[in-house]
Amino acid sequence: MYTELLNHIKTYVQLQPQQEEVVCSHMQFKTFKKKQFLLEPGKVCQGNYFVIKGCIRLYFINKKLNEQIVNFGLENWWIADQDSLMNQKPSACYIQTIEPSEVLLLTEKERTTLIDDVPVMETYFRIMMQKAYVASQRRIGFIFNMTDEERYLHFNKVNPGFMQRVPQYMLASYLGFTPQFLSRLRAKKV
Amino acid sequence: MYTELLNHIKTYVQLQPQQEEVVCSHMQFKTFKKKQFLLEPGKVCQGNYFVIKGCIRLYFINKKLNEQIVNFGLENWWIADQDSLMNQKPSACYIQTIEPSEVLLLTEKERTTLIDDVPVMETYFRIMMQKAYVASQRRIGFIFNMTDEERYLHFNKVNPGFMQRVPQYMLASYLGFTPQFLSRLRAKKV
DNA sequence: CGATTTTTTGAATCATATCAACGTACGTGG
DNA sequence: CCACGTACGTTGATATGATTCAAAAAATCG
Repeated sequence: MYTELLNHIKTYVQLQPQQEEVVCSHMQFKTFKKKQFLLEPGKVCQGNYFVIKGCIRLYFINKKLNEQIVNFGLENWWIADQDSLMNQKPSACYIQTIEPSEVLLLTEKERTTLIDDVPVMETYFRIMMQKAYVASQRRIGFIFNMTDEERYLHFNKVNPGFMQRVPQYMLASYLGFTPQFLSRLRAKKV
Repeated sequence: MYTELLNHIKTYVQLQPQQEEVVCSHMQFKTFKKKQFLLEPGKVCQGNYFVIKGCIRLYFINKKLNEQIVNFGLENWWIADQDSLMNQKPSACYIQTIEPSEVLLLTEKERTTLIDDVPVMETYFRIMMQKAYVASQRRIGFIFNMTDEERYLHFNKVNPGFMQRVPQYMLASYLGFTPQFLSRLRAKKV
């Protein structure tokens, strides 16, 4: 029984006690060392990863040959390349641990059978997608309507302590500017 | 019976003939003149709008008091302020027609009863959310990894004829730069 | 401890914004 | 159906925020 996952699900939908076991039976528990890859370009994303412990990043290599971070995954978040997953096509992305991590893998196949067994899980996944969509719409709003400095300050306010967990250059990449620029921002503020 | 909507649904999930009527019975057909508002800031978004005919924009007023377009809605797209809808909170956005438009409104209440009546619709909405999420993730990728010029050229390649349908300043807003800059880009290319 | 990774700093450069003024088109009421 | 007013598009000059390149400094890891 994976209580972190079940608690997360139960904040969005109701689950009967006997369904809890069914849900967990579709999951694969996995551990990864620091900097290990859960997905590499060219492969189809295996499924959705629920982070129990640790910190993970989803990124790709852009035209200028720099890493571009798409998303982070922390405790109680799902992370996956939805594009690869939904269309069952080879990914262009890496998913890699930043810290040693424990995750639950729900493969696409298991997700289907899980929904057959526990139909309310379709609602849960719909809500997860909706939340992810709203979050990325907000992120687009931030990108267009804040300077890089404002976006950095806002991110730090909303995610205090995150800076301590990931290297600065990764945060810079996620926020969409250069590590040098982030360094200058920090210098200004001390 | 709204064939445009039913065809759209049936490209993603299976629908029994008798379910088709049920689906349509939850929809409200509405027509709007050019520049009419479907949603204004301070009000909770009524529901999801399926565009049968016309062109609609979702935008908000940013700090610099400019309009910032979040999304467009064209034929066979859904458009809504998901943030307002999901959290039943007052919207910060306008939804406004760009052309005279015909839409189907599915209120949040009706969406719930529709799913009770036709459970497969939950899957359909999950897929819609997933597609919207993937699209906005891709958009973030474009913003970070293309110059404004590249993004404009790419948009025009992927959406030919769109420029003829909306004023230039709206496209500039959606792409995240100024109308002046778009004007200069166009001047260069002739 | 040395090797590698990450962060900092400086100078030059570039892409895009801003402000302001002028052209053009279009739809609306007379 | 024409004229006027408003909305939209263009252009030039200047300003600015962020990048790039290069190199040194600091932190982390085996």
